[in-house]
Amino acid sequence: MRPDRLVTADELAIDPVVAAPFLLGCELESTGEAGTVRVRLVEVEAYRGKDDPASHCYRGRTPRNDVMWGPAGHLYVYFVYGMHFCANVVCAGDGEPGAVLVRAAEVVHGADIVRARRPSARSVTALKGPAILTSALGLDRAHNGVDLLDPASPVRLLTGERVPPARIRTGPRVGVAAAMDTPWRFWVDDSPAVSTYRRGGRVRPR
DNA sequence: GGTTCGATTCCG
DNA sequence: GGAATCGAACCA
Repeated sequence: MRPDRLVTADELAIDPVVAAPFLLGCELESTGEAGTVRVRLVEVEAYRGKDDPASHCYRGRTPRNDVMWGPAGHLYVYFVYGMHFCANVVCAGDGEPGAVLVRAAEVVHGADIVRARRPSARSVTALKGPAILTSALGLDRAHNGVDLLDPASPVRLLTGERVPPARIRTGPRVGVAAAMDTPWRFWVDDSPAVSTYRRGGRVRPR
């Protein structure tokens, strides 16, 4: 039987690099007007704080990244490329901000809702990409800061079936130019939903 | 106040 | 390979 329970704050109040592999296999459940969609995370990326040039928090606290400095277990949603939203699970360690970007997932429940939200999508079950994930779950800026560990929240984080460590792969983060040497992307090796890797652009000189 | 470019996706 | 499309961050 599935260990279906909410993730606890203790499990996320740690270094995002440690929390990231833990989140593989966990499930996000989003309830909106259309109903409830539930997905199993199969690809994530860790972002730290001032020691991570790729992190939104690298240059300090701003209104945009504020949620990343708050309590673990909240949802950090940001708008990018003028049209997409990406979602992160906030983590914390050593008084530094941190979060784990959810990059890809498999739909566990609510495929009909996902199809309605993404009519022209190739697959209704494989959500390969962070913005595809948020659109399937119906997440946008209104969900920024939501507590994922509260059963009454519109979006919740549950422990799913554990992923055996042997099936977890790591590599550099997608689309990130800085910190190419840190393998902080984690994915489930045998999942068909894992996104395709793209290198980041050139590192911009300061 | 103006400019740059992104933790992306989809189409050609 | 390139467009779409907005705003946060950065520089003047």
